[in-house]
Amino acid sequence: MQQLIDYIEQFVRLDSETVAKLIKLAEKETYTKKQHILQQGQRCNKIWFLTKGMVRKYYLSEGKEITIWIHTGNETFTSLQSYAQNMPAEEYLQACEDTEVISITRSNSEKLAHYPQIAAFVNAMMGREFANIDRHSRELSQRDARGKYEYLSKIAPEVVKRAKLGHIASLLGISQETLCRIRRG
Amino acid sequence: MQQLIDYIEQFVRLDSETVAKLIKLAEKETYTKKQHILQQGQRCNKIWFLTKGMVRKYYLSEGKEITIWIHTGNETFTSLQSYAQNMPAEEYLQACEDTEVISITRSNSEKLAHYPQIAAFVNAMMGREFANIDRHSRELSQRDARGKYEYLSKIAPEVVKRAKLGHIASLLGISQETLCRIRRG
DNA sequence: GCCATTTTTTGACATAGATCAAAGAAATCC
DNA sequence: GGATTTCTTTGATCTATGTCAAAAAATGGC
Repeated sequence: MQQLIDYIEQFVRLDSETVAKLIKLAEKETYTKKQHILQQGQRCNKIWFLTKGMVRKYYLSEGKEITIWIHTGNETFTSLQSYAQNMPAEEYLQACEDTEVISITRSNSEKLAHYPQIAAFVNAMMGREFANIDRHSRELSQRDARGKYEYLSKIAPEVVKRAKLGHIASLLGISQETLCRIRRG
Repeated sequence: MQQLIDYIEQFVRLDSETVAKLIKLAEKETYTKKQHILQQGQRCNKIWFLTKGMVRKYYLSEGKEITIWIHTGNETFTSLQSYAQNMPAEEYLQACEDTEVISITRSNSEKLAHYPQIAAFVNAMMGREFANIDRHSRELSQRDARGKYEYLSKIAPEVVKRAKLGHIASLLGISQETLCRIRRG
């Protein structure tokens, strides 16, 4: 839980009352390797914060898994489309290792939003996430296979270190054979 | 101005007081073809709503213009990174035709945010935009050249009709020769 | 510890799409 | 309205990367 508080305090200072409320409304969850945190078709009504392990976001396209992103630590994640617009999720969230997260439901999140520090944090965090997705998709769409891999290595070294080759290749939009050859040198 | 009000009312109902305030704090701007609305390096402190014309968002990479998106009507746009985090913009915003927009400065936007309908609108709109960017970058990264073009034709037919071939090709991340050949059939 | 399954590596081959160059069209400018 | 610049089209290569197939390595189950 301290990890989440530290993360939030990167953005805003928290007073003890707000911290107490947060602890009350957040829940710890654990998942084993390969377990799904969210399945396609479910309505996603939580935001998670990853404290340990690794989580992969992917969807199915013509039967094949397309990896969208891999989270490795101290990050929030959710199916934004589903959470924000209360629609069935298009993607899966799956633990790639034994994983621990802190979850906050939408209704608890709404309660917390009355605390101005939390509201400010959510705005700042969302703004940053938005900008990140924007930049990453831009960078990954412009570079060749090696450039994509180098970019990912720079911004997400843990992913490159811990995730499976096939998942990384899919995330980069290249074949795993090509990624293997890039790594060979 | 009515166009902006109609747009907002897709998301929330507005009462007459809120409308009056909005009209007071929003400004009309016009740009001629090729004129820049925002230059790289500037701090972007406005959100715009496009009422007429066409606006291209692009950045420079090794001296070459990379088109990020092209707006054709009844859409909001800004340099989100710059606006939200008060940083120098990485991208340019340029009118591709004679263009009319409605602008709202950050400070006026903050005043308007006290009106709950406006705050709700901004949240809903941001959520939708976020989900759109997310989906588009996913779709465009997975398809081959023809598939990318067909996807763009479906979601943004006006762009495909009115924008220059080279700009469309750049937006899709393909060469203009390839796009030309795709169009030929 | 051994067998089954999954993942990674390697090689051979095919091809979509990039690049280069030059001609043809269209837009823009006094 | 002719000249100049910009944009689009076409053709001829060239290359990065995908696909297929099969071996090697790693992982997991019991």
